[in-house]
Amino acid sequence: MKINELARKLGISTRTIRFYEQNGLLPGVIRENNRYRVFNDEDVWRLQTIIALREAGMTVKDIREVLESESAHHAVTDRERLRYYLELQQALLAGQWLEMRRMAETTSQMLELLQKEQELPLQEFFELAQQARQLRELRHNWRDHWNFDQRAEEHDRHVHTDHTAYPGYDEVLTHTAASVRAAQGERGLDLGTGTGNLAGRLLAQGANMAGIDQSREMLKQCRSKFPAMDVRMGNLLSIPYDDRSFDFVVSSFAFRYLAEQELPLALAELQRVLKPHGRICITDTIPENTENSTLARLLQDWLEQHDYMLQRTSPYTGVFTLLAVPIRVSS
DNA sequence: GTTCTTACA
DNA sequence: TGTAAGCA
Repeated sequence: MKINELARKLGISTRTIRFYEQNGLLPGVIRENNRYRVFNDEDVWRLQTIIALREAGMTVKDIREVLESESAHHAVTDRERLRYYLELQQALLAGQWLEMRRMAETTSQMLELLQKEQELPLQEFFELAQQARQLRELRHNWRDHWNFDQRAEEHDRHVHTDHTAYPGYDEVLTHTAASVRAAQGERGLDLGTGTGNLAGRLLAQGANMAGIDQSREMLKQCRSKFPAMDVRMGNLLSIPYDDRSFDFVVSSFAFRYLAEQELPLALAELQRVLKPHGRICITDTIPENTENSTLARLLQDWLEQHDYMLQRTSPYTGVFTLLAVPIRVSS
């Protein structure tokens, strides 16, 4: 098949096909004597894959990486690799989606200012822009954390042996799940679910569980342990779920990794995916030393300021569980 | 007439 | 990625 016919069939331009070839997405295209390209079924298949991934918003560079490693491996790993890249893409888009939304909001705020101020509110514009920029930076910088965890296979052993990082692990999780009191069919989200140990307990209570984690290996382990769970790649600053999706959100041993400036953003994200009267249950360590204890306090303050009623318990030495239930405001 | 490469937008 | 030029 020559290039024109192929382009017509796939609904793309010949230029695009040549461009893909030039960028290494179509290796080994055969030439006729007159130097015309001839495409075989394999090429067609690859091109269809490329078009699909482009439609998902993947860059040509990313697609090349997906496809390159593909031919070298077997069918199972191909599937996994594809899945991994698509999940990465999903997480990326979740962040961009939030960014777009924030831009729309900023625009509205600027219009409002313009409406009600006498003079041009240039100073206010500038301040708005500064805030927006900081948010973007925070989200953006997170990307560097991705893929850091190659030790997921040992994770479940690790939580039982490292008593400093995970004091009283099983008891703590059981206590957390008990505090939540999931009702049959409720929809819950576990932030930083790891291998799903907390989510699994809530699953057992009859809840419909979803979870996010940054580590692909964790996701893999979690899926094999709890096939019923909906697990996605993501982080606390851009959660890849729709607004008001969950009756409750839980998290264990995850918030401690947040920097102080990140906490408000993470909580705003949490609140976004939570239903209006949803509850929150966060379990974590409180190191007595300065840094993270302020994090715990900030967490509590934020929740109180946002009309949650708090119940704080300590299921184990050095661990706290915060159950936050919204105070119903009659309107 | 079709495709190719190269250059520019 | 579109468009155009100059070739084979």
